[in-house]
Amino acid sequence: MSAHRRITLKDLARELGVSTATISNAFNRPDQLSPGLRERILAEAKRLGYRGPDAKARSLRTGRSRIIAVILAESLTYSLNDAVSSEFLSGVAEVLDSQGHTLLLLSARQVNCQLVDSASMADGFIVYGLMPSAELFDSLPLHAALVAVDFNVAGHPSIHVDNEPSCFEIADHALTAAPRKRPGIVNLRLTAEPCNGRIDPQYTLLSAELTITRSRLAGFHAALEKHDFDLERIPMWNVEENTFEVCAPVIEEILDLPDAERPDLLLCMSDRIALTALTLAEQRGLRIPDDLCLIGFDGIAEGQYRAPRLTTVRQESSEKGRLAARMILGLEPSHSRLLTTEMILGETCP
Amino acid sequence: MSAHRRITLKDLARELGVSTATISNAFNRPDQLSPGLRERILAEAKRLGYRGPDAKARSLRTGRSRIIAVILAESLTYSLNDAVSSEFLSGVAEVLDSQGHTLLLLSARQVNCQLVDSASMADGFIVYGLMPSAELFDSLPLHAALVAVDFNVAGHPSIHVDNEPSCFEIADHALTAAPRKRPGIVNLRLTAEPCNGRIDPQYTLLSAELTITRSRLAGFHAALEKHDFDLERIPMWNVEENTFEVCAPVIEEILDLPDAERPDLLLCMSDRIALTALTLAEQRGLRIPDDLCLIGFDGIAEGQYRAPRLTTVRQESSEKGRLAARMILGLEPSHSRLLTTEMILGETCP
DNA sequence: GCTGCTAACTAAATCGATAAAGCATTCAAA
DNA sequence: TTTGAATGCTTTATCGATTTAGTTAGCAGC
Repeated sequence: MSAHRRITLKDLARELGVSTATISNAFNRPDQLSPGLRERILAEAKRLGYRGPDAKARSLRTGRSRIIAVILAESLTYSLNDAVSSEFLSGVAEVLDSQGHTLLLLSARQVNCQLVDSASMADGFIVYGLMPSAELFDSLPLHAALVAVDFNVAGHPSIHVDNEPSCFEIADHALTAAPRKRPGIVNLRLTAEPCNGRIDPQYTLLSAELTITRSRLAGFHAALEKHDFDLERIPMWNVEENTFEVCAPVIEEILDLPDAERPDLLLCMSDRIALTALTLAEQRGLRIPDDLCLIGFDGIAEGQYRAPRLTTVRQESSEKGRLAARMILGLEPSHSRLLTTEMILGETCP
Repeated sequence: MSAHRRITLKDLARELGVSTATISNAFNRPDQLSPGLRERILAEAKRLGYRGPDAKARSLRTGRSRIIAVILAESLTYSLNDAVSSEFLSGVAEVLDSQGHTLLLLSARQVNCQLVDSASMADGFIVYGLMPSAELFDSLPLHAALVAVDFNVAGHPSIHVDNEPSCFEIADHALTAAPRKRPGIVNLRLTAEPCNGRIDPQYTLLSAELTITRSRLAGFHAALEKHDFDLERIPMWNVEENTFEVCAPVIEEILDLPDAERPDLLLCMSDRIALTALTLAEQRGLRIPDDLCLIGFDGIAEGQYRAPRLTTVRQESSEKGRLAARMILGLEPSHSRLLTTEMILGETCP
């Protein structure tokens, strides 16, 4: 009869002849009942196969679920495979774990009602690198605990990396170390509109919607201007997604240019782009950094294991994740932060 | 007064003078009420800032949360950064997404009561590569939907890769193509006990507890025996974790051996191990594959982008994830499966 | 012997929904 | 005109806990 009904607090209470409140206390506040009774309760629970208070019911009653949702701008597939975002996630996970919380992964790409649905179970939201679009936030619980990473959400704290100064610094280094004649820029996605391949330099900074790419580009531009380059004449390319597969054709396009037009310095917005360029340039027999000088951004492990080591800006992605998690859990004052970076001088632009 | 109380179905019902059931239907079963009323309800909901039925309450009532938990053997930090497991996860995520479910990530490492806690909210569990330890399963809801990946759980379906035949095949290829005098094996973790560095060949197969490494080793052994090697004389090393950092010292130890003892063929249980060996061997000026022949396992992207391309066995990690997710959602008959692999002949052992 | 206090429990309200059963209407068919 | 079914809502029980406000008993202090 009670063969496959689940066992509840109530069953335990009835069985032992005590109230449900006492059972609840046995699990949550040991000091509220006598040790002897508590032991009897736990023993009986074990005997009946009761696994402790049901999480769904508890979360309804207490209003808390011990779940923190991370909402990612890109698809989960991309985010889990990308070195930067998975490092970020692992930082988040590390802190949540240690605090007895769990991680719910969501992508803003799944902008259907389902997003709202399960997500609203979470106690807090860490939102990673979204376009500042109102839509999503309408669907989140009002006044929810929320930390924005790599962009801003009005009324909530955010975490940023000082992209602009670090891009300025590394581009300045590249242009100073061994003066280059033909610098080029390879951007990550600048706008909501997808765009892959060469783009007109005129439109770029004006139209850049993403905080992160906008500021990196601004840093590159500042350095180029310092070295008397005409921004309008700097060739520029976009990659829509930070993967080898998507970067490769764009890089090929660049490398296909006649020698006189081909950039001898590529300012890349990510290590993935720079590494793709490195791989493909080497395959063509170009000498790095003599024929082509490369700088990246992120400081991912892959760029530092291989030879030549990538010249890049290291950002602490996992620390960024840890910080976001600590903020959302209230272990850290929740005011906006700016994380610093570190320039890594590898061999692709010594 | 109602300034910061959250709005509920009830409020909406009172405001509109209808029953809560009707409001609930307006959100869940549009066919159960007149279109006109439904519109009025949705409009009022919008006006009051009601974001739809609360997920916590709904999940208690319906018994379902639309959350699927993935329980990983290794730490989340490791799993998110490792190419194989993150590919697996992205496969899972892809299917869950498309079915309106969300992904809760847990590590078996956090074996405290908290695991039980939030996890019990999930509708199903995908358990990835655990040691077959009873402990964990005690804490999961009895008779829960569960799919085991890369190992077995009594009474539940599992997904396996045909490790043994593929390891036999590739090792056989390596030994046949250009006969080698001194093969060596580098294992992933074989037992619950951590162990890094050289190990005694005697103990290995007997003591291997992990399904996955046990079967890979069995494949290697079979091939070596076929080629008349004495298994007891095949040098063997273990790496505790599949990361460059952990592999590197073990590989250095191998490469430090005097020329006459240094293996000229390394059968590695993972691409990460093989790639670490490749990187470090090249740094020492060893010629690949002439001085050292390398085979890996997994077929991760990184091994195929670089030159020389890794000779390896490709397993479809993301397909494995997709399959697990489809099984747990009941989109696929839930009986155990064996996934096939594909041998990739790269240049590290042509 | 009375008061006051603490320790150890219980009763009952509540969290925010869903779902089965029931009650009026309306409309088509007999 | 009667019957039956469909439509559109409402009533009410329930999901499985937590929590506040008691209640009772035991004991110390005066």
